[in-house]
Amino acid sequence: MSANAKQLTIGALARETGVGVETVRYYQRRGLLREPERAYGRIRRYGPSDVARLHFIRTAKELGFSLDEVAELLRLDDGTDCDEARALAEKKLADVRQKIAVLGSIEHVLTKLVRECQQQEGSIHCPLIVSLRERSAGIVRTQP
Amino acid sequence: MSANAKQLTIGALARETGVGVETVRYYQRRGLLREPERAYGRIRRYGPSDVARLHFIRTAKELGFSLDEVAELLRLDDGTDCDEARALAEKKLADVRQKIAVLGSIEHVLTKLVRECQQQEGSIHCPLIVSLRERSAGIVRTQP
DNA sequence: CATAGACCCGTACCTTGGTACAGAATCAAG
DNA sequence: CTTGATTCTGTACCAAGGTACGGGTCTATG
Repeated sequence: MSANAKQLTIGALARETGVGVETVRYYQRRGLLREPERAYGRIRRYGPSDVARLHFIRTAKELGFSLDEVAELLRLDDGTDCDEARALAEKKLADVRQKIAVLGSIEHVLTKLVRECQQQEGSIHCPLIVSLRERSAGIVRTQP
Repeated sequence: MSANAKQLTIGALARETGVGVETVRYYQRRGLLREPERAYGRIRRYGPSDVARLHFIRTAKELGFSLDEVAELLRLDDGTDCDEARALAEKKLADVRQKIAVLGSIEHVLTKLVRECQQQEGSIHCPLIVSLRERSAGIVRTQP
């Protein structure tokens, strides 16, 4: 492995980062990845910085950022815009906490329903379905 | 309020259950709601059972069931298929717990990132962006 | 140098969960 | 009976995030 080592093809890049080839091209169309120079021919060659950028995209997506938000983060990446990036992350953190809260009450309700279902073997009315039929199952409602 | 009381129009049904008129019709196309008999003319009239069914759909959706899964649940609704319904709910419960776990580590990472960002005022590299650039930010990876 | 496999580009299509609109019919109120 | 609000049917469209395909080129390998 020399210093200016691997120049990956799109397929190798995709394998390395666990996304599809078409997805890589899609990200290029979306402006999330640069169009790499084509060193030795008409085929795109990718370097370690592209691998890193794709990992960045994957990770940010897992953090719940949309592709547009990822693009925003990437735009902040050139400068010292730590403040802006932090604001974005804080907004996202609030989102994540809200999601956790909602999922927590969902979990609670589902657990209760499953437990009731287990106890009531052979009954005529399934408590799960009866419960769902009621107005609200006790979930934190969020206005859309 | 008499026994065979309100026969709602689609608009009233939609208002009662907090969904759009178009959404009600969409659910009919999807087979989630029956096409009601049209008692007094060419206009659909809905009864309390339709209201209940729409509430069921809304609630199940909030529990994280997709419309296809809701349809499944509704198909189980005629019989004593409590076991099958419970299995569905258990599967969904596992999903929800997985999501909570992932979001929990996401929250952890984001919290850490925001904290670091705050401390490091005026630095050249934003720790948030640097962290995201790394292979994984410590998130529970799930295979797709 | 032949050839299989990877890559290129452009475009079309997919899923999920709806939303929008046009133009006609119907209903409720005055 | 007229008017305005709903409802009707059918079709088209939206966002997000890709996935698939056809037909042509390139490149690596024996």
